[in-house]
Amino acid sequence: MLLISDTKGLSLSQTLDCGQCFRWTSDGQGWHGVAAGRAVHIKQYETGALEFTTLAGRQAEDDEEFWRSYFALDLDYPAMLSGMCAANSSLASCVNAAPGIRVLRQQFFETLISFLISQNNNIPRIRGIVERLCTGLGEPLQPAAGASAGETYYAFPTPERIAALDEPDLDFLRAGWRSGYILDAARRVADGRLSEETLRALPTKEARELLMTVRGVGPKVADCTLLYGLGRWDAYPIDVWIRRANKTLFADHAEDAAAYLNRCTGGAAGIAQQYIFAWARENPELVADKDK
DNA sequence: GTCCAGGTTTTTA
DNA sequence: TAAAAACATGGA
Repeated sequence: MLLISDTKGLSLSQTLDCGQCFRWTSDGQGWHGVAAGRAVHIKQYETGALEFTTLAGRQAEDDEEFWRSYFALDLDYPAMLSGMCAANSSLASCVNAAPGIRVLRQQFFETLISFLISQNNNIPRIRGIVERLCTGLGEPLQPAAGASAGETYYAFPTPERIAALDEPDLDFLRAGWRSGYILDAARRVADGRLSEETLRALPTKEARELLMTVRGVGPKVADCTLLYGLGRWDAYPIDVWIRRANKTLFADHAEDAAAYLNRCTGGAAGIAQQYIFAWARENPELVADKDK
């Protein structure tokens, strides 16, 4: 068991239920899920402290370091959020909608595939497809000593495992046309045409262009991969909700909201995006109309 | 039955 | 070059 006390305003439920990740499930007591081959149950106390119980998979000496990084506890969110609130009053409203959100540091390949699946799709179904992908092609994780037997947890599949398949082999996902995209992405990563190391070394703009060489990766999926999977806080994914919110909240800057918000946030427009997304979904009636 | 979902690619004018 | 259509699935 691992306890992390200094969570600096993080809300576990707001963070795991804001559309940035697809493998966490609430169970009343807390949340369980898998990240980077570690299946855990996480409970948050009223003090804000997070209690981790390993269910399966890796439990290494670096556990605390890993989870601190995953939940971005190394960043000074209180300072960042007060800066955002001071910079723009509309942004302040968004932050206040769910101030406990933290942008997770997820794994690159899992993020790329998850957001390929997300296109023209709804969150419950995205979760279902990701779940089938993991149970069908991911490595089963070794149950932790003393963990109650029962559910098996799986790692996210490796690029190599997926790359070895043919498209019909992915029919069980019921992912529709996205199966071809998943396969193309996996093959590119497996054979090195798309390298995480290279992406991490490139400036955001160039990394984005490289990501968009993958079939099915457009601006939005590329930005989600950069933001959630590569820790590029300056990437600002624009989906239908954000497009409408930009017009409502930042009318003067609706066309260049990413650049404007990067100026407001010191290069963390993507983090702001997560609060704006939460606000937009809470206030659908306030969001500007759907066209344009 | 119709509509829509954290888009992107392909086709058409 | 820009706007529409197609793309597979399943829940509301």
